[in-house]
Amino acid sequence: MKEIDYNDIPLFEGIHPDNLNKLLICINSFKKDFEKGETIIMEKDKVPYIGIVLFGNVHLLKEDIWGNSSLLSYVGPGELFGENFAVSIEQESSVTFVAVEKTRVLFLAASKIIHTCENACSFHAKIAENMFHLLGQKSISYMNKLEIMSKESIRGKLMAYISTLAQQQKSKYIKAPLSRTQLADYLSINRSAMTRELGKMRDEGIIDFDRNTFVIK
Amino acid sequence: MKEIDYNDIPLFEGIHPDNLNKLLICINSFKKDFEKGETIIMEKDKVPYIGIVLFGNVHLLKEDIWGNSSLLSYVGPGELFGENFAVSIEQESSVTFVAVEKTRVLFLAASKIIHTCENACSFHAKIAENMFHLLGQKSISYMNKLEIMSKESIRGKLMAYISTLAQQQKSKYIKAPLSRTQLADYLSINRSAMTRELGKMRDEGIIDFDRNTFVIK
DNA sequence: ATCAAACTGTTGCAATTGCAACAAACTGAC
DNA sequence: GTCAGTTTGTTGCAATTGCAACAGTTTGAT
Repeated sequence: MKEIDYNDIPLFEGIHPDNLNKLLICINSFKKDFEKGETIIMEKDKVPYIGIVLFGNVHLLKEDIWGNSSLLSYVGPGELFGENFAVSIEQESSVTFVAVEKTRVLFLAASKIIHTCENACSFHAKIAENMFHLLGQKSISYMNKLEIMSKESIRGKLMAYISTLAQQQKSKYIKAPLSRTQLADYLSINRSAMTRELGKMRDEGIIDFDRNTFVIK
Repeated sequence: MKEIDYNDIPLFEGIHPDNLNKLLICINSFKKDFEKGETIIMEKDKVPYIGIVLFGNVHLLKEDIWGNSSLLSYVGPGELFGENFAVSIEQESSVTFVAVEKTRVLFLAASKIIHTCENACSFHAKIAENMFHLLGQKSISYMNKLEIMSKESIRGKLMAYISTLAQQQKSKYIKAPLSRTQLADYLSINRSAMTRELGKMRDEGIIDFDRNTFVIK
């Protein structure tokens, strides 16, 4: 596996590569690898660090009292995770973060980002600004999932989800980053009912699909 | 209606009242009143300002293509709204903000908060720090609603929602800040089916309720 | 106090969805 | 290549939920 180019990490946008190394030392960064299925952060853990996925994928899971776990969100290369907990007062996670495949994470101390540093380096101000943008964006993406989840029917949820993907990916062919089982879990619907509904939608000519690739007609 | 005390507004926490007036001028703040039912921000509007509710209540609505509107979230006195759009790059709202009663809002220019000001006033750093905390918290609260929405059954959603309220309010008697119709809308469930389920839950002795006040047994 | 409009409770019926069970297909390890 | 374990497709049945219609209640404006 290959790490994402640091210049392609949104949090580091606008920061000159020459300054990046200094910055990474200044904000106490470190890397860590996780195996497939390994837990990165457990619910109730203290989260003083912001995680950036360098390669691999991370799932945010929430387990209820009866052990039913649901897939709240997923994070891919270049994206942040745990940042909302890290910048909050309590810094305590309410979800579990799991590596769904071999994953490398760059951790940054949140306190170094939200408090302007003594040296007042210019790139420090820039990373704080980027952090604001990304926190807003993450909130918006949760609102977007709320919109999907507020659809009454399985069909409504599927259409809303596929439409969201279509907006992100510009292609006619929309590739879902989740397996069928994961997708049903993500949308909180029954897997077999989802398969049934997808079949109906294909019969009616609304969508077409093959494996994890969808086309809206 | 009476405005909330500025010292009780989380965004201003830790800022000395003497500095607050200077700060409010420095960050281009202004107040505006809205009547019951009035739209504060429309979907697709540019949102360069962070809103703080001084009195009243604001609902976040999302309408789909067929005109079905769903209640995503609600905001009361002292709380922020629109901040996630204001701090994002696009600054474009994807939802509609509506005053559900007579409401007064204090607006602050987001750019003045996310960019450290030239004067580098100390309280400016403090408000930026508070803003980070609150953005994280807002994200967490959306995740919490996602958890509620991921429950399969009406009963599951109701229990999860009431449990959340119980954590916020410390009392045995839990007062919902939404009417029945609004609550059904918020949870994306059928109103009559919700009433039916609430009745069943009372019959089974799981909860008791009167109007908008609930008790978990 | 009066009245219209909005909100809430109730109930039968229809439709969707969840569930269970099983077969087929796929994946990864050896 | 083989085989176990996992994922996916299929389908009948049961249960939940949405829908519609209506009656009773509350709210707010005049």
